[in-house]
Amino acid sequence: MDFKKEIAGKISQLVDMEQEKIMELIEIPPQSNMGDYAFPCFQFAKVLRKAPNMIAADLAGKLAQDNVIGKVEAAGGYLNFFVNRAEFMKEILTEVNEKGRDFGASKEGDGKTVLVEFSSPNIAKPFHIGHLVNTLTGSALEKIYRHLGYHTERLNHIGDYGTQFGKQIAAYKHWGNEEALEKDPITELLRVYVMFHEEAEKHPELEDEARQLFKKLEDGDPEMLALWQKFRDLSIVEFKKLYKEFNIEFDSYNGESFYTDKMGEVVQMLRDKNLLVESNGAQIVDLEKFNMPPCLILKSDGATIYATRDLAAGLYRHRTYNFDKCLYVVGNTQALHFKQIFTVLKLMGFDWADNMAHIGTSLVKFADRKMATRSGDMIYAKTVLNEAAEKTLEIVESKNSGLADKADVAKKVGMGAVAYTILKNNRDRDIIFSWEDILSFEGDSGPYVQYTCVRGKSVMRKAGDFPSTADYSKLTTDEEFNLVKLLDGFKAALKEAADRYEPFVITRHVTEIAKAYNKFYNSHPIMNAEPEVKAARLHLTKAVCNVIETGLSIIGIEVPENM
RNA sequence: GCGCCUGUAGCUCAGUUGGAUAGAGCAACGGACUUCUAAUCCGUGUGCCAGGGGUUCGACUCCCUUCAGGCGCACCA
Repeated sequence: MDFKKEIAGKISQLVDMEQEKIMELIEIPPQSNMGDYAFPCFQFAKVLRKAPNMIAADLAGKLAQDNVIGKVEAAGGYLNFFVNRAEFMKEILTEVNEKGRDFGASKEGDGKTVLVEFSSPNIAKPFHIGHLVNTLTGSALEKIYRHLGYHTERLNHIGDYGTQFGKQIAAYKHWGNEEALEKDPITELLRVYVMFHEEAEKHPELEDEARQLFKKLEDGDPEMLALWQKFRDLSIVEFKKLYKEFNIEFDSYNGESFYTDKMGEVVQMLRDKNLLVESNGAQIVDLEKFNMPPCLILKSDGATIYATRDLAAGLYRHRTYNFDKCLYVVGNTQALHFKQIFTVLKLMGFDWADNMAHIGTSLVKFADRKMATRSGDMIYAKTVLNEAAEKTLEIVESKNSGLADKADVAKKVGMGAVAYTILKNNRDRDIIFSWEDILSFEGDSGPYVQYTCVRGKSVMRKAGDFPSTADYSKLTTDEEFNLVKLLDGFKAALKEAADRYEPFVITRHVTEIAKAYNKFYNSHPIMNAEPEVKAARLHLTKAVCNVIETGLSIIGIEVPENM
């Protein structure tokens, strides 16, 4: 039963407005003592020629208590509803405990496909904190949509193509060490790549060599191809280790190289539709009437560019998946690029481009300067995770040194702290990197939520086998009621997170649940309560842990058994 | 110069389609462990919601404008 819907239905019998419209108007009062739902009556003032507070009072008099409504009050221009608590507790807790990890799942996504492109690191390059932001955001969005019943495809558009690989191959041929490559591929590849740039300053002929090698690679030279393939494979193995930490998987690793033979068609189509214009020797699509700079399709040397690849990829994805939605989870800095791509696709006559969206992710910066990729002035994801696990281990050591699998717990909690920090705020805001923030373990943090759940699980373990059913009407305190309201709110949070493409909605909601449970936990006994109350509280605990774990798993966080 | 984003408490940030006294965490200070894990809980806030106009019964929220910061503006991705 949906209490909000029921209430809207009752109101619709009294006023000249449809139930759906009323649903939209109903809000949650700022203070819980005002009520559980509120219906603002301001809109009727003009039509009825009556003051809003009079209307509210009038309506309040016509609504009787029943199994949905516990109490109705008129306050100001608001009609405030207090739900029938006993019924509410029973409904929601039964639903959560029946559905388990599927709580919050819906049918809205039935038969629909959502593509989520995210992570997309460059091979042979280290995975830095910026990639991590992007990866966690994309993965969370994908999991949110999956939970809502959509069929999803996780696309990792690997950066595995371009002239840089000519340099990479040249560098490796000159100074590479095979043993080091097998042992720690990215480090070795980066080492020789950096070396190439240093050497190229003294010996410019290296640049020519790199160009030639890239040409050979493009022409399918077996030796070059084998090396490139090797770099690619080893890099992906490395990336997968990182993905595993956050339970992330991909359905496709088709990257830039995959589209090399698919760009000709796009160029031809643009030409056929007379969209291609020459400008300074290059071929562009003019976007002036859209108030945008032109979209470069072919460079003056005739070579393709990333925009060409993204157009080809868009076309390919539409044909292959026939998506209902295609999300590009890529840094905010690329907003213009995607706006151009979508516009060009529309100009080509592809209306499905309207179903594509760029989901810009936060830029990670240092307090005083930009996090630069080229100069190597950046923080690696690996470093962050290692630091997090290390710090966590120290804390575990001091708080719970008797713990069995300390290293594993430290890892889960450390990862939790990192993922939480990254996914707790709006994507529009830049993230100022700070060790203090990312390794935060108190209050608003991953470990706080994990700890809450761990305590709950611990109580359940101590309770052993408890009855499979409980009388939820025994849960009569405000703390318990507020907790259940939040559990119910998880459904709306999922929906909002999906609509806004904002994982932080989940992060914050799960935190609210944890806070409410901690408050309850500290003010009411579970184990020492009367048998019936105890049973009900254990079921409440089970429901809370369930929803917290579901929410956390969406944002890539696991909960250990102990911590 | 043009475009996009941001500006809310000392710090980091929420604030639902405009609505009831603007909320959290951190930091600070004071309290709660013979009791289910104190990574917890409870208490303490004089915020020109960047400034200025406008729309509205009502604006942190919508419109205009100024200021400050970030990002982007074709042969890199």
